[in-house]
Amino acid sequence: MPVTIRDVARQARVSVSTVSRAISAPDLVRADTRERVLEVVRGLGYQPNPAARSLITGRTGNLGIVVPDLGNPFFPSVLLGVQARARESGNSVFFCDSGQDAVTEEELIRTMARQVDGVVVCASALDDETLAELSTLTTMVLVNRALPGVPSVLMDSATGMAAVVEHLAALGHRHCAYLNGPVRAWSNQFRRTGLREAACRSGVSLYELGPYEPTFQGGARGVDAALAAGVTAIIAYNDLMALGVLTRLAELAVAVPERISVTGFDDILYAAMCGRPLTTVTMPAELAGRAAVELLLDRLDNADGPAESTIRELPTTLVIRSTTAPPAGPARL
Amino acid sequence: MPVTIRDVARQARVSVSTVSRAISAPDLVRADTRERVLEVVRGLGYQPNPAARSLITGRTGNLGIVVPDLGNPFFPSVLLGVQARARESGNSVFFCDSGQDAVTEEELIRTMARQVDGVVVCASALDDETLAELSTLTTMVLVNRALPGVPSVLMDSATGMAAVVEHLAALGHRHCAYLNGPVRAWSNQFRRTGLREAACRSGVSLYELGPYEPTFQGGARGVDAALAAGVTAIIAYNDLMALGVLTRLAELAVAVPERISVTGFDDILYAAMCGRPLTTVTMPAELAGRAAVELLLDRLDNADGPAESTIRELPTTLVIRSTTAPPAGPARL
DNA sequence: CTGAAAGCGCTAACAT
DNA sequence: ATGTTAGCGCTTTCAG
Repeated sequence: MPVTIRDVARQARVSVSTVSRAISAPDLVRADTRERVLEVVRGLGYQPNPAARSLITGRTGNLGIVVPDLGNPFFPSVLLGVQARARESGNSVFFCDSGQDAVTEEELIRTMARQVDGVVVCASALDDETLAELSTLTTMVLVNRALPGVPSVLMDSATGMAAVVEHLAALGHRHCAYLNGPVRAWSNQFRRTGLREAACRSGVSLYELGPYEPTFQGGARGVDAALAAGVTAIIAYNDLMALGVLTRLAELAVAVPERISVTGFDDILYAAMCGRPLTTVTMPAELAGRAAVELLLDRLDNADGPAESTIRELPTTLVIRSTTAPPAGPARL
Repeated sequence: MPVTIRDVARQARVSVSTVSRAISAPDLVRADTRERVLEVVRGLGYQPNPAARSLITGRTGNLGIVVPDLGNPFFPSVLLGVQARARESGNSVFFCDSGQDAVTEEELIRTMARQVDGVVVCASALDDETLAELSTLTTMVLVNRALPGVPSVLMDSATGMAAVVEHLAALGHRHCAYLNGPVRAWSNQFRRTGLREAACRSGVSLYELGPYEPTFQGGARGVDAALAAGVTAIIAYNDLMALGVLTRLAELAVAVPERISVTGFDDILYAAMCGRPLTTVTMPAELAGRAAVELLLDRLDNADGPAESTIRELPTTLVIRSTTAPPAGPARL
């Protein structure tokens, strides 16, 4: 039987409204009264019932985050950032993993919408229309996805990919394969754009393969096609795939980076920890999480504000490690 | 302005209680009335306000999970299991990362306690006393930690560690180092117990080093001490540390497994994905998450039940991969 | 500066 | 089988 505001009021010999004020609007209460009340609050270990509070204020004090795959270390990092910023602002956070499935994702967002003040949707698999509709249900912020009218945090992956291509071109590569991630994913489209333009500019011919699952398995699967295309470098959609590529290449006894170069994207922790540290692009995942919550809180505070489509773009940077080197000889023998 | 139960009642020409029943106790309402109500519910897109419902039922429909480090892939896996089982039972889940800090952990649990029906605490850094006190605040289930009166899900790490030692002993190793994780952690104590007993039985001398942070860095840090001790095998507290060991060893140009064997614990995804796949012990993380929720739901359903200390013990298995081999020669030269 | 009172949206007795 | 009503614990006018 938890202690209620009435218990506090009785023991402090004031009315419940005074207790309420002492807690949520301290300057509306005379200093000594306030002290007396807070004393009792501490003594009894009173904590307001969030449900009751939420019922009247309309705010839950909860935020939600939906990610496609917690198994990809990129997303736990985003979660970390979200939690950090949420806690600073006195919010709790719900999480959901959609398993990269659009139907599940929609369902999860609908369910969350009722219980949170706002939700951060990462790398959504939903089409613009559905997403737009869902965004009317609750305050929404997108990560790695853009949609008119919905604030979003973008990581500049086009530039990151361009850096990859330029790096490869500078090393002398002329024939590169790109292992596509989910084609419908905003991230993939954007990465591909950066890729194509840079390839064009630097005279690199690009072999687009896939789409593949953005996982270790997916990467492994793409290797044979890439090899068949006779490229000297494989550009993976993300690190997980790149790791799969590396493993498959090792099985086939293809030397990296001597015979073939490999690049990833995201810079997950394990990219650096693996036998052969991966050349990849750093994504500020945790920062993105924080930024997303920031945007959410902004929206929440001035709900009446214009529905301007705020976009926070975060920079990415190429990290050159051990999986890229000049090609062994002419691209095609 | 979300639609309320009254809107539904009005439009369906029934009282609010009928609507309430049609939703939460359908068999108390005549079929045709129920249909009419549910029709309107769908039409209006009505969803009950969870706060209002919770205020009266005393149940929030939320569960919480506290983990020490989301950056360790073991925990996202647990989260996945928790979410899956929670969703099946119509619950949502809050998460928190304590950053391996006891003070933060306590604070987080206290905060959560107000908003959830129960909480899963993983690998707690708290002492028994504090934990026992917190367990009175809300229904609690522990993962990888035992405490009288609190149900817990344990992974049989003692046996797992014993298997590691036996494997090493069978290969001919006689001098092994153990890189301790956090000494106060239940997991570490248990792993160490299994280790010692098995070492004793199989005539292996054990050099206990540390404690170290249970991270990549921590593992790297332990290598030099292990080398100085002249061992032929390094047993790390977990995979993250083992990965650190591998990397540091590579820097020092010490061949694995030729000159030294290395083992991890947890079998995180990356253990298998790394250049040299790690010999480790598989922990059923996702299963543990599910089991924890299961226990939580049990407790929630018969709250009056005896406070028996239910323990679900999950098996672990040794996975032999490429980082263990017979020692090169006599242990000490 | 403080108190009284009216609900927030819903469920659960209690009537009918 | 359905309706009426009294709150759950809190915030917030509105008076004083």
